Amino acid sequence: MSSAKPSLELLRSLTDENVLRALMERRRLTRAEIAAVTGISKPTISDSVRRLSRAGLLEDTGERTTGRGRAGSYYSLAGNGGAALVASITPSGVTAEAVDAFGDVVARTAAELDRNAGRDRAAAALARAAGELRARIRGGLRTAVVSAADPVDRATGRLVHLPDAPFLVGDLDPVEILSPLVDGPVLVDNDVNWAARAERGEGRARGVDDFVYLHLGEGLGCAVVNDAEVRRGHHGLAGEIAHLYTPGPDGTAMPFTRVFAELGLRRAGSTAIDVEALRAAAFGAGEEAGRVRAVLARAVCGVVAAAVALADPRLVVVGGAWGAAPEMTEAIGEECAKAPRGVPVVAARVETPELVGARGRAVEGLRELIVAALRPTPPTP
Amino acid sequence: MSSAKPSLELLRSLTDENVLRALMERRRLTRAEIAAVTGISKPTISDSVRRLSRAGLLEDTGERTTGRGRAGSYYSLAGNGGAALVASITPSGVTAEAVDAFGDVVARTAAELDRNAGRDRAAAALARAAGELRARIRGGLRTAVVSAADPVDRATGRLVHLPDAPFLVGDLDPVEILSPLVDGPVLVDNDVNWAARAERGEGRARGVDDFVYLHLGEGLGCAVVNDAEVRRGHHGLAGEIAHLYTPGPDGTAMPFTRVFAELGLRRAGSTAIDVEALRAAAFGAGEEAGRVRAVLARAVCGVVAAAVALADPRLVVVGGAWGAAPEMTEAIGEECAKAPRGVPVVAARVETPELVGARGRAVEGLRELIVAALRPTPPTP
DNA sequence: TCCTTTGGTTAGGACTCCTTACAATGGGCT
DNA sequence: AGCCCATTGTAAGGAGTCCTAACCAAAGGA
Repeated sequence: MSSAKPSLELLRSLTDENVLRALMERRRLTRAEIAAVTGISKPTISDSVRRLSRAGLLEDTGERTTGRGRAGSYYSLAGNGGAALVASITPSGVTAEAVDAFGDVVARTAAELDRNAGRDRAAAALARAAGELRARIRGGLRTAVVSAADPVDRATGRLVHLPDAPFLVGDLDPVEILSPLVDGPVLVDNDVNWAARAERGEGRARGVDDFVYLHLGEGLGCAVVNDAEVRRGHHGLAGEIAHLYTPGPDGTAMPFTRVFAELGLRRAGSTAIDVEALRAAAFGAGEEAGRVRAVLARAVCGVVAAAVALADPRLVVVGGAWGAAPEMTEAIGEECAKAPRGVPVVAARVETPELVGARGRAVEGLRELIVAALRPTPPTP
Repeated sequence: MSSAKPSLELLRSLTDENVLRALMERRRLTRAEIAAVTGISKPTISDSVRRLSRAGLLEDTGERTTGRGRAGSYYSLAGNGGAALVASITPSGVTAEAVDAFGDVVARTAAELDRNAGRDRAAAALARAAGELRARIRGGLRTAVVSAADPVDRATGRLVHLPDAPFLVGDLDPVEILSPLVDGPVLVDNDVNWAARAERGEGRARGVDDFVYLHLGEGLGCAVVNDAEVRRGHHGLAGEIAHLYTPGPDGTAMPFTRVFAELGLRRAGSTAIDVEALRAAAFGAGEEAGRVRAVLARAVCGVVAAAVALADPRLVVVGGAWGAAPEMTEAIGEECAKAPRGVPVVAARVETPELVGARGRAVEGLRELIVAALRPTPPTP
């Protein structure tokens, strides 16, 4: 399993892969520099660059080095290598970007939606945005990564409605919508999971292999990062914590989401949390606000206790409209410190984390696609 | 990261790796058979076998093929390749085996312990068992995998005592004990995690990538399998569910372990569950037994709800002295089916699952060590 | 102008894998 | 017994990849 069949073709593709990866990291390099960076000899690099240029994957940028010694010519990834689509779908709008293999955002578009516009409007906005970017990008869209503000079925990429949880965007199938506009794979996951990835990459959990990201906003969500990856579970619903049992206002065990119903903090006729009402009820200095805050903190810590028990995180990052507020994070942190197995609680830091996280995955996917084109294909039987 | 530096040496090592892996799978093969199995040409295989034989990794078994055509000579992994130690430590004794790269148990020893013998006796028994096996195995012990009936610190391999949880074996450091007797790495994990691995390999969760294994015996434990691997968490304490909040007998939220205290089902002066008392109280046909059983089922399902929320398993496998009893598994299954996100519950099936699981990992580790010896080593700077 | 420094190529060799052909050898069949 | 043939293993030759060493090319500085 772990060892490919050896062949000279494999060896050559490995050399080419080294060259491409070096240029993904460093944008532009001369052949001598590539040789230095990769540790491969100069003649071999020259061969590889010739091959890749002829194949259209690399191009001579025309620029030349300055300084002592002979001027060398810079090479770079070809400009027609296409881009990856990154899209974020929330009830209030669709944001879409195209990122290239360097990780640069090369195009962007957005469409606002009425909060209650519903599924069809969101679908249309997504299709329009993707179409626009596709037309603007030389080389087209080679893969897509989508963030959606609802749970996502891992097998199909469709948004799913869970009982007792708000269904913000609605029954949408991003894969169906994007497949005609994107050449390669379309990956869909919910915003909380992408946000966790962002916090691991450049936020409060930078480089932490095991942590939990709690999203406390209109919806309640959680991402579990274990061994350096967001773990999605069988259906892709890992982290959907609405039905997790936790202590309610009077101490009885109840599903997490019901705590908010008991406190009257849900929006009318909905299972979504009324964030304004919650802030008003829990964030003041008064005695009553303190009581509500304590009840919320205890309920959240019930969830954290479950996460500690099952996932053993090194820390808990809290995000979301009310969870990341200093008052709340502090209250949660104090309450969690009392638990038999305490765990640090910090507020999330990254802006538009779902976009940052999805973008990171998109760049990875695009690079992988570019490199995969080289690999020897076993003769199809 | 993902692509090694290409060289002819790498190519050769890949060929040798293919040969070794083929012989690990099929025990003995002629050179022609290796060529057929790996898809590599006969002359190349002959070269590789010559190299590996000279290096002492392979040996001509002396046997020959029979049948039509010229008789070929069989080759096999060399007998001095050593073995991996597999050890299981429980309060009632130590079991140790040596397994070779084929996965065969080539030696075994065991020592019974008094239930309250304590740490020092367990340490001595482990050292003695490892020493004995080491002496009996040509090539020695090249790695060790240990199962312990207590939580294990992932970074150090030491057994740790958690609050409100029984500490069955006691403060033991298997790495310290075994390092002098084992040439390579020593890996320690708790029995529940190894049991889950066994259920995935050959039990009720065969081939399932995402599931949860619940151990309900004297202690309470859980293993989380996500994306085909047991996930241990930052400290290695993922699955230590004693403090998970769940509904108690009267409906109040309380730590899982306290449910048993409330029901009077703990052993006197201990946090361990009195399995005999539990069976007596919950497994009869009477009305009272039914009531206790229902309370237990509801508490367990609170834990399952947390696992469903955070890990999204495809199924739950229940093991342990009372959990795997048909009465209990059935009650749990019925209760869990009522939850908003139901999940199938089945009883564990594998015998001595902690040994089976640890053995699987040991064979993998030993094979990896054998193969790793071939790989080109980057020139140390 | 010449020297130094750096980029890139040429030449030759070592090595690995493959295909093709062939030698070796044991069983089955007449 | 002797022939056929299926099968194993080796030999020869060739293609391809990488490397080292040496060399040519060109730009900046003394």
